[in-house]
Amino acid sequence: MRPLGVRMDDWLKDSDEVGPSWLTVDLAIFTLRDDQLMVLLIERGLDPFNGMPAMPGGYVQKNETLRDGALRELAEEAGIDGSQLHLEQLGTYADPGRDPRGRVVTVAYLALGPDLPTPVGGTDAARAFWAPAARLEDGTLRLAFDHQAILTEALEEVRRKLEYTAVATAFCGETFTLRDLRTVYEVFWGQPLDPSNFRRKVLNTTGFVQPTGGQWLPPTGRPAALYCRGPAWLLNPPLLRTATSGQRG
Amino acid sequence: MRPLGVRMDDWLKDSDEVGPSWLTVDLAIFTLRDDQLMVLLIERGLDPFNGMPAMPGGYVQKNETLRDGALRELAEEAGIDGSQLHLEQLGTYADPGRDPRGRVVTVAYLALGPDLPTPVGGTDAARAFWAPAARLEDGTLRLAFDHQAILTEALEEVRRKLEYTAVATAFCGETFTLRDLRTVYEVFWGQPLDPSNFRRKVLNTTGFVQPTGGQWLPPTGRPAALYCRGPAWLLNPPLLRTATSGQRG
DNA sequence: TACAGTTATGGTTGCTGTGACCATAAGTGT
DNA sequence: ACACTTATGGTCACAGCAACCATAACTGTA
Repeated sequence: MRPLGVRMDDWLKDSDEVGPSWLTVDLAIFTLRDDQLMVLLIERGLDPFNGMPAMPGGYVQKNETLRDGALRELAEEAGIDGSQLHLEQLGTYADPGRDPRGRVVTVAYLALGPDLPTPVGGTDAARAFWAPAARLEDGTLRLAFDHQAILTEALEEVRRKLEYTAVATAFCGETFTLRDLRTVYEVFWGQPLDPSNFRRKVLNTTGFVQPTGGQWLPPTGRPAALYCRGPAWLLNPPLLRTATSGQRG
Repeated sequence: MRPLGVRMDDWLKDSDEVGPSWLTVDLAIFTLRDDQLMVLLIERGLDPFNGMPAMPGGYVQKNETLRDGALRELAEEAGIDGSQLHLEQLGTYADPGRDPRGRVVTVAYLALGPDLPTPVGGTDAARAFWAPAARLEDGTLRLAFDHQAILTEALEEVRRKLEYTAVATAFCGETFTLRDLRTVYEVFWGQPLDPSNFRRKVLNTTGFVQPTGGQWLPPTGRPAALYCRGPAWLLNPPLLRTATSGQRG
């Protein structure tokens, strides 16, 4: 390691091994629409990768934290107020060859929310649209840069966290029924879950959800109690997916 | 977001909202010594934070991936060949105020290994030394920059992953006894575990460990079978820590 | 009102995995 | 031969889970 204490400009004169880099945030934005997991993409309007779909994102400004940058891009490119969303740092991608323009370091952020509005095309993106997340993994989607790999890792991360954290509540609104929460797991796991067993497990996990006292009247059927997120983030016991996970039929 | 397609130097002339940043990697290196969790620190020999302990790390060079940079720093500052170690990206810290010299983006890497050698002081660090990780959390240690927060998060990450992943094997050698593996959990959880029950759980977790056929003769007692890491990274079922976790009175 | 349809909620049962504990195996040194 | 130590194996009671059954509470329709 070179001396950390040396002044930055002296250091740069002294060697060409280290150079400046540009810092961006890219967003993996997932939501549920029509019981399907969707990812927000933009169509690039400029080279490189002109015309190709990509993750929304952009440069981090001076005097801005990564989180603030992610929130700003979320607002600018998708018109979404991220302060209500689950926002989480995923990982950083900095391979020298990942951007043809030079060393561009991107920090990937995960943003999750309940059924989000249809995005309006931003100033930079030709258009913005929701794509089924399944297309990330079946190879029918080609993305700019290394965005395909980033989004695939993001998806795996969410899937893992569903079992051990309360991240599923991020896909529900402020209040939700257990049915809503169950749907999240069913979509991710691709199999129906037993309503009764699901209920027992969720309510036995301390701090996962809290009853609000409110009710929701479905178009048909018995009214369902409303819940909101509980104080716990790590689920104990976790909501493990087993081989069969109690599906019926 | 500003147009990604604009040439970088044009862009910089065009606005002062975005500037170059410097990219470093910092390493959270943990090991077990004398049944104690230790973290590798260096003593800074230069301003800022001259004389204060800090995480080892340094600038990422051009044409170097983050992982390669982490491996290089590991070798330069601690004399450790990281190719045998568990190396994992933790998170990226880029708050504008975190480094008094300007926007320095650091990517924190986690490095875990079995009883590692006593480090030799590198060229930049006044000296390098192992410190008990417990001191990170009881506040008796003050570190440069935001390194205290980074290391605390690293420790929590390892603790979480112990239950759901095979990360514990990273603290053992190439081959190890179940006793060795059990010690890892006992150190992290701070409580003794029942050898018999631990054995059953580990062997019932498919792909966690594999018998090598070899034996290890302890100074006293019955010989123990040797195992190596299995193919599984995610533990199924996980090795959950419960309220009592089978400790003996 | 009566009834079917639908969904939420609650309870029962057999099975599996766990913690506590006991027993045995296989080395060491005296 | 014996005590000592540690690894390994087994037993048993209990908790949690999947599967499934039963009931509650709403809708709409005749």
